[in-house]
Amino acid sequence: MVDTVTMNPPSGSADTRERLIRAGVELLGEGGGLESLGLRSIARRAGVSHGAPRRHFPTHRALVAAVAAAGLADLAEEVRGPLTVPGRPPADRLTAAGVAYVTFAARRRDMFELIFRHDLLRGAGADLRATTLPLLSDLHATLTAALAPTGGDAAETEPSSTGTSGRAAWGPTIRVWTAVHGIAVLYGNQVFDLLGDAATEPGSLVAAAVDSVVAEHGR
Amino acid sequence: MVDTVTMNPPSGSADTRERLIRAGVELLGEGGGLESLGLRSIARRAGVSHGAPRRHFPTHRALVAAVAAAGLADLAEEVRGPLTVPGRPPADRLTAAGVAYVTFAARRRDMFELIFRHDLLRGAGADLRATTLPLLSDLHATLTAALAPTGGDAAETEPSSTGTSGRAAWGPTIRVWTAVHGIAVLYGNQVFDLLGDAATEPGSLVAAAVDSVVAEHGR
DNA sequence: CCGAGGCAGTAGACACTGTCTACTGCCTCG
DNA sequence: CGAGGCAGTAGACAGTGTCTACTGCCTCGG
Repeated sequence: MVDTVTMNPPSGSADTRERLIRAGVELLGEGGGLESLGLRSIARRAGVSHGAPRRHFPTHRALVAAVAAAGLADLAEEVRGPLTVPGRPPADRLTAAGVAYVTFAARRRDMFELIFRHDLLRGAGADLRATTLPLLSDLHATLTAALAPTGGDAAETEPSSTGTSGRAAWGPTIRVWTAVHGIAVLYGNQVFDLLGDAATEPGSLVAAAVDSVVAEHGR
Repeated sequence: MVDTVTMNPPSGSADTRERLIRAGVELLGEGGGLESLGLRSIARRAGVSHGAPRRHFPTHRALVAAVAAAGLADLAEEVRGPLTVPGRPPADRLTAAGVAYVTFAARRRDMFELIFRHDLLRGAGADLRATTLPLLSDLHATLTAALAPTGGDAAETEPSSTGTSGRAAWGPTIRVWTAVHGIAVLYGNQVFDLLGDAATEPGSLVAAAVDSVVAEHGR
């Protein structure tokens, strides 16, 4: 169906790996649930035979873990945007990033759940650190900026790369992360519905959690 | 429902349903991961043929959902113990209950993850409410007791059954729950390890989260 | 120039899975 | 005592993940 390019036919060469991962992400996004991530399903979606993935991933779980890693990269990117936008006060950036986190969890439920499946996290290892540590570093920097006594953006929030030279206390960072993550999970699962209180908005929850940590540590 | 004669040989009659659920709980507890919850695996463990579960559960997912519901009942029970023990100040009971929640998530990782899989929560419906609403009611009661201006146990924390007549604000309850849940997920997944800071103890995190909510709402 | 070697991809076999469909006992009740 | 219903068994079927040949194609070294 595509006119033959001299060098690369549709079944190019080594981008099959990328196509497989993308196929998995797409299948997960189409609401098929985690059941739709079968090895053969992904292969069919990518337009290759069921034996092809084995050339790039030793096992089915490795492929699924790669899909989860791609989703984690998406999540990190979507959170990092509001977190590092310049010109806004740090507290606002924190809540905006938290809302982005919760929104991701609600919009892409299957992916969010897949990302934090511990059996996949186990084997990820270094890849996970490479994706999350910069994000955590930015979160930490923004949070310390918000905790600065001036309250403004006096200390410019520089990403400062992956170096954790500051060795500052991760406590507030962890508190913010866990609070936002809890909101994301329970809100994404629509658990609040069983309270009959549909008015519980995630934005106010995130803001309350962030403000609480900021107010408590930033005396 | 269990109206049949109580005296039953090992291969009794209608307790096969219970045996299947228990077999699933056991398999999940033996570290086999979610993969070990196959229909045939559970049937073998329960000592019945692979067609037997169909008499009690219309599909494999229904059986897995029943296993998850049993796990949720366990979780609710373990949390309710420290939450409703008399004689201790409400704030202490809250943190103890939170620690029990986090401990459950770390000790029974597979089960904890299974409980909150949204595709299983979807079909649960009323069963879920029946299990969680009393727990939430107790949590709410203990929290309001902790928020009382005296700070003591003047207002005795009576479970007050499922009646949500108070119609009080669920806000603090939700905040505590989400905070503890986030700690449980991230701690259970050993995500804190990638910070290199293994000293992050869940107990202090839970205490900080609970104290924060109590201090903020109980002025 | 050409043959060797490696690699991405295909196709088939194998054990296993979940679901469906007879079919066998056993119990209850009219 | 016979009928009916139900829990449980056993087998068939499509589908799955993994493994093992096997085919093209590309890149080299001589």
